Amino acid sequence: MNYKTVIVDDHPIVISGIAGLLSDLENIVIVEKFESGVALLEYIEDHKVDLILMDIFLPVINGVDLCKTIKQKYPKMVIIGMSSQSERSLVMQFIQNGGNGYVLKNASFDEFKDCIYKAIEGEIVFSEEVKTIISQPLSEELERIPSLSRRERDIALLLSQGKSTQEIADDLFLSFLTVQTHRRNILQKYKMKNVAELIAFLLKNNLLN
Amino acid sequence: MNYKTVIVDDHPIVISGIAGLLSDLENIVIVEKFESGVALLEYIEDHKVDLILMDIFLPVINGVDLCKTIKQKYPKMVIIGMSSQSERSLVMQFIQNGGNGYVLKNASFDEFKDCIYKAIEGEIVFSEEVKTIISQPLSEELERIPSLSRRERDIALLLSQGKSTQEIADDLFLSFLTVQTHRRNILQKYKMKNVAELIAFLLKNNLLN
DNA sequence: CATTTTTTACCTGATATCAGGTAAAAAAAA
DNA sequence: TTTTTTTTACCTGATATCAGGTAAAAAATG
Repeated sequence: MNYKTVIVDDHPIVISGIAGLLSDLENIVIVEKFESGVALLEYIEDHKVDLILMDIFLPVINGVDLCKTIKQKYPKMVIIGMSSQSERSLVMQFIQNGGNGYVLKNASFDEFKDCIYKAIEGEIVFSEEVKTIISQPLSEELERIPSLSRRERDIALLLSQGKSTQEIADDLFLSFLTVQTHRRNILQKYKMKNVAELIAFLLKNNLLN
Repeated sequence: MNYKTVIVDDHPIVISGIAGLLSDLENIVIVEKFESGVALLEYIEDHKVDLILMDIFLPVINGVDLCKTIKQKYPKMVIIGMSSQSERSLVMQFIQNGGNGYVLKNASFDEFKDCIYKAIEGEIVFSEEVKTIISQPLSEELERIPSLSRRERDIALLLSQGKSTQEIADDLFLSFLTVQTHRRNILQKYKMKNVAELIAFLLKNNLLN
């Protein structure tokens, strides 16, 4: 069986590079190449496509939203995201929006090949470097981030649920003033301007919950 | 080569069940079973372990934190998370904290086997049901959540960066009062009490960025 | 056992948020 | 082109947050 494959990337050079790599693969047939997500969306309306390799950084529609849109209509389409550099949260977002895998553009031919075949078989795949990116904030990044004390985490959690200082005090049987002190300590600890920034920071760094 | 394997679960029945499944697998040798994370942490201090199968819902230390702690010291250890039911954010959190895979306990014997072998080979693996959970907020959940307008998203993004109403107004060349109106509209749209709850909601539902 | 960290608590004042209302351009969708 | 949504803007008052300072138990760590 042949997998009808489409490449989306706003750099023509990259398109031809990937096309070259894929041309050697059995069962993979490149049926079309696009430089924008809009053009892709139009194409899949009336053409059968099995596999999409897409750049994440695209003009107008970004890769994550593009993937989400496509998957809502065509859940069975296999979509692999690509980018040159990458950060953890972006990869996770792509997968949460239906992506079947994520590959860095500097991945070796074998990695590309492996990822594509495994994705077609239903796996969720990552190239080697992506795997390390996903699970490595542990070593460098996270070590210099101070952690919340138990009480601080309790309070931060209630803050993320929209509770006011008074409500938190009531919930935890504390004085209003105590909760106020904790709030300030947490903000100072991470050098945050207000709770909004704090909650965003804590969630992105998995310090909450 | 034999993979020294440890099972952690607070239900003895589950431990024996998994042990039974794994006993048939080649190369997998169960060297120890634990009912708590603390006991596991002590054990790995002075015993070689290659693979850990752990329940996510554990008393005292939860599976996510346990995984994180272990991976900081022993990055090469392969850790697979398990649970009976699961939700998307939990799985993602586990992987972001170094987990090599996530399997639902109702997975078939073949799924378990596949996942374990692939994880040992360096893949990040999910059982079938987990895969659908990861990428399915698209169908039901997300459809009834209203989306932000462009301006609202701009403002929400700046809010998540800790900016005040005045700062946002300056950034976007708008009146203070206009930004105030947008803020209120966003809060009303999602029925949120304040920006803290709003930011948490938007981030969890990938509506920001 | 001594030291450090955490948790508790109070006071004050400036500034910001939130909730209520209204309304008119501008842009997008039907 | 009409209708709807979005974006812009103003007013007021009650309440909440944030930043500054201080300090003493309690718990955890070395």
